[in-house]
Amino acid sequence: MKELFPIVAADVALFTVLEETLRVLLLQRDNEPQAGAWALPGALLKPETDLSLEHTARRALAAKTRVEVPHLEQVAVFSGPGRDPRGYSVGVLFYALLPADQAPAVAGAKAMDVAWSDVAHLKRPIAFDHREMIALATTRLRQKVVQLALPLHLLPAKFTLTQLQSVFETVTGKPLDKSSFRRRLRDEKNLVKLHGELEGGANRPAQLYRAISSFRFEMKS
Amino acid sequence: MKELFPIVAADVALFTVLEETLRVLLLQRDNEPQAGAWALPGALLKPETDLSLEHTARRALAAKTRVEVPHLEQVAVFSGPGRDPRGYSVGVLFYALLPADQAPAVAGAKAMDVAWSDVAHLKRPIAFDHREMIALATTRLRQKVVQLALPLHLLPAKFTLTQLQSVFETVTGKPLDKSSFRRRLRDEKNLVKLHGELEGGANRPAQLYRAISSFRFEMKS
DNA sequence: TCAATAGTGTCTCTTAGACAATATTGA
DNA sequence: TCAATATTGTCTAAGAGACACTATTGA
Repeated sequence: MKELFPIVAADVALFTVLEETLRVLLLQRDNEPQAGAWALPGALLKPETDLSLEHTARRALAAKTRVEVPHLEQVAVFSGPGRDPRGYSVGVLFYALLPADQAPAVAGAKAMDVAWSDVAHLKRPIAFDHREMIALATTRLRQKVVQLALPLHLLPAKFTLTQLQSVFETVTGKPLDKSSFRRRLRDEKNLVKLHGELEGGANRPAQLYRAISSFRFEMKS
Repeated sequence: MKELFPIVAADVALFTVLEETLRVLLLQRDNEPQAGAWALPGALLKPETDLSLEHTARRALAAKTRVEVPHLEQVAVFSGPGRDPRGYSVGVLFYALLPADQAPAVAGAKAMDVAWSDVAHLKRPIAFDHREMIALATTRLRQKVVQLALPLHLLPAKFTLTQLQSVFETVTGKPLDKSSFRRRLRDEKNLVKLHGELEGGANRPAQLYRAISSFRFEMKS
C-alpha cells in the first residue's frame, strides 16, 4: 500500500561564505535511517498546510534555524525507489544563500549537530544521495555567479567592493581582475554608494555599497 | 485521506520547429477535469514501474507518440493544492526536443486531438497551469540556446549550416550574422563535415554536417 | 615616511558584428 | 548570362584582462 504513494520532500542546500570558503549547512541525523550521518535540512510535504514545495523548504529551514533566507531557488528533483529505505521518494532540492554575518546564528557553539561544511572537502559521512545534491546545487550556484548574477545574498546589507569581489572569487573559484570587475559593476547599475565608510586597519578606508532595492538574483540574458 | 498524499506527475513540453516557428506538442483532453482543453502530455508517477520521474516523462511521451526523444531535461516543479481539482498535486516539468522531420509522425493528419502549437501564439484553451509551464520551458530552452548550446536535437541527423542558423534564429527570436555564426561553429568543434551534398533548387548546393558523436546539449561555462 | 589596501587609468588583444566579395549551381 | 544561395574575407568597434599608477589611512 505504501508503495502506491511516494514520499515527497523538500531539501535545502543553504550556502554561506566563511573564511574564504563556500560552505553548506549540514545537520547530523538523530533517527534512523542513517542515524549519525549528515544531511541537508529537509521536510516532508504537508499538503494540509504547505501552499507549495517552496513553503515546505522554508519550513525545513525554520525548524533548525532562526534565520529568514531571502533567496530560495529550485535546483532539481531526485526520485526513485532506492533513495530512501522507507519507500519510493521524490525529493525536491532547493538552494538558499545566507549572509556570512548571520551564519553564526544558525550553527551556534552549543550545537554539536550543526555544521557549516566546506563544499570542496566534505569529510563527514553524508546521508542518502545528499552528496550528489550538494554537488549539483554548488554547480548551479556557480553557474549563476559566473554569468554575473551578483551573489549579494551572501553579503551583509552593506559591503565594500573588495568584499564583493572576494565572495565572487570564492564562489567561482577563480581570481578576478579588480579593474574589470569594478568596470562591470559600474555598467550594470545594481549598486548604490553609501556615504559612510568602513574599517581601515592601517590603510585607506573602503567605500560601502548596498544593492539597489529592486535587485534580483537572476540570469542576465 | 486523499489529502495526505499528493498526486505526483511528470509533464513534458515537447518542442520542434515547423515553418520557422517554435512549436510545442499539445493534446486535447478527453476526460474531466478540463475535458476539451489542451494540455501537455503527462503521466502519473507509478512507483512500481518507474525508476525515476524521467522514466515517467518518457512513458508519457510514448503513450501518445511513437517517437524516441533523444533529449529530456528537467525544468521545474509546480506544486500546490489548487493546481488540479483532484487534490494536492506535484507536477515535474520536463522539456524535450524533436527534429522537424519526425514531427509529422507524432501529429498525423488523422489525429484531431494532437497539435503542434506556436508557442508565441497559443490560441487554444490551455488546461491547468500548463500555459505557465510552456512559458517557463520556452524560456529555459531559449536560455540554453542563447548560451550557444547547439539545438542539434531539433534538426535531422544531417543538416546544412544555413538550416542550423535558421533553427537558432527561430528559437532565440533574433537574427544572427552568418559570418560570426560560422566562426563560432568552427571554433567549437561540435560538427563534422560530411562528403555528400544537398539540394540547390537553382543555386549553389550546401555542405552537409552532422554532430560529433560525443555531442551533448549542455551549458558552456 | 612606510606599509597596506582602495580606487583609477591605460594599453593590448580578443571577439562579435557589419558588410563586402567570391563561388557554385540550375535554368 | 542570371538569379539565388553558399562560403569566405576584411574592417571596425566594444569589451576583457593585464598591469601600472595614484590616493588615503594609521602607525
